[in-house]
Amino acid sequence: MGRGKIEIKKIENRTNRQVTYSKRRNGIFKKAQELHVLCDAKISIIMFSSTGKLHEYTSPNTSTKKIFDQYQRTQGCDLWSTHYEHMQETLRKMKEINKRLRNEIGIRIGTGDLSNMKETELYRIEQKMEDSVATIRERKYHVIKTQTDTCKKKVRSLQERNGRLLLDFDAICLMDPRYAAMRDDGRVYEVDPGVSYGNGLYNHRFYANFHHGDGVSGGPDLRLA
Amino acid sequence: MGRGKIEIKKIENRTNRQVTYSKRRNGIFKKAQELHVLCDAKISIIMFSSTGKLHEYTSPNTSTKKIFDQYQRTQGCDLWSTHYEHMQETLRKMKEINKRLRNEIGIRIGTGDLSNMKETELYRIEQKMEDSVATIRERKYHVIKTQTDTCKKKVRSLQERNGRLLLDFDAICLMDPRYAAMRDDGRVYEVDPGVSYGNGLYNHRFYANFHHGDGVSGGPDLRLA
DNA sequence: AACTATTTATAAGA
DNA sequence: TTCTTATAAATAGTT
Repeated sequence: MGRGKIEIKKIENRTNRQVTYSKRRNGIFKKAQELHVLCDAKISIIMFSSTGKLHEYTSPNTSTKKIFDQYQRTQGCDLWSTHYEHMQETLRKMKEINKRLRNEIGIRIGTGDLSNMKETELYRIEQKMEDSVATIRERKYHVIKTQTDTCKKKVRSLQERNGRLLLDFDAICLMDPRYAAMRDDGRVYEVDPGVSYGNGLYNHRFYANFHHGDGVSGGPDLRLA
Repeated sequence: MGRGKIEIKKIENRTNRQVTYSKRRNGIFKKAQELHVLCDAKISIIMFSSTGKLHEYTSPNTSTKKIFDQYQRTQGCDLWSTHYEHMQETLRKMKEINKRLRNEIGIRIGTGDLSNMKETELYRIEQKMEDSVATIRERKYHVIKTQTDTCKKKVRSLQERNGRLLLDFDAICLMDPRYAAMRDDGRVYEVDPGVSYGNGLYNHRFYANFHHGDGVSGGPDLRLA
């Protein structure tokens, strides 16, 4: 149909091909529309040109999606079940991982189910937790090191001053024993080791542990605070 | 085209309609195939007759699914996203939760990113961890309580015996002062408080903390061990 | 995009 | 359904 018969094979001339594509595409769409009216058919046509351009026809009162749904129902269903199944598998795995993570946290927080754990397991977990606390402490240590270094220097200088004052006091006592009573009650110039460190950065639980030790000599090791 | 021109409106005669549907359907499929060959187009045609019968054409080297995938990519995607939207939302939330859980664990284990945390946050986390450790300790305590109770009794009886022996020794010393030297070095009958408790159930880290306390008097409180 | 000679599709009949 | 065929419709090549 046309000025001359054409062989049905790829049109090599790009322009020509483009024109033919356009004409015949409209022809098909028109035929589809006629078929829809004449025979009450539901039709969906999707086509991509060689350049990837999309054109579609969908008969009135329906949609590509509806036709596709019906297509799947009519066939053995299954075009997006591949997608669907993969997604469900992913979801299932995700839930499983989630559950395990929650349990891990539960155990560590103490809300988890420890009831059916053996003492050795509890011991192991506690040790791990302690390791973790140690790690966090390590980090915290670096953060507060600068501040504590300053404090330490202050303490040292105060201690030195304290020592000098005590020497002076002893000298005074030698000269005038009336003051010896003040010297002996030990309250006057003694350095309180807690004051200089008590800046709120230390975990008070750490100090709580020390209540069991009766005589703490010197400040606590910061790396364990 | 035909013996007579027809008006494009629904064919009321069922048989006639069926015949026309069949003929024109083949016509469209033939045209589609020609268009595919001539212009290298990818085409998918799905049609349902008024009786619900399915017929389809798909150009060679592709499939209905492939064309549909491409259709969605080309359009703003969305045909089966209606099906998937809920699932994708669930998946997204799940991933988010997962990420948070992992982060929580990471922080607690020490592998997480603590670098951009403020000292106050680190302090808070450490405290939480300590709380958790305390909880776990509490559980462990109950597990080992029975064993330690036995040990405590043993210690008490030993201490009583020790006290009596010391009294006896003092009495001996009063009668025969030659033995006073032995009494003074304090090694002979003194109870070692660590021996009776050292059954391996205590976390050695706990003892490590006590190295800072110079004089530990009495055994450690088990609830903190 | 419009024209038109010609091919192709198909309505009606068998 | 399929074949036939007169005729409508589509379109290739041209402008």
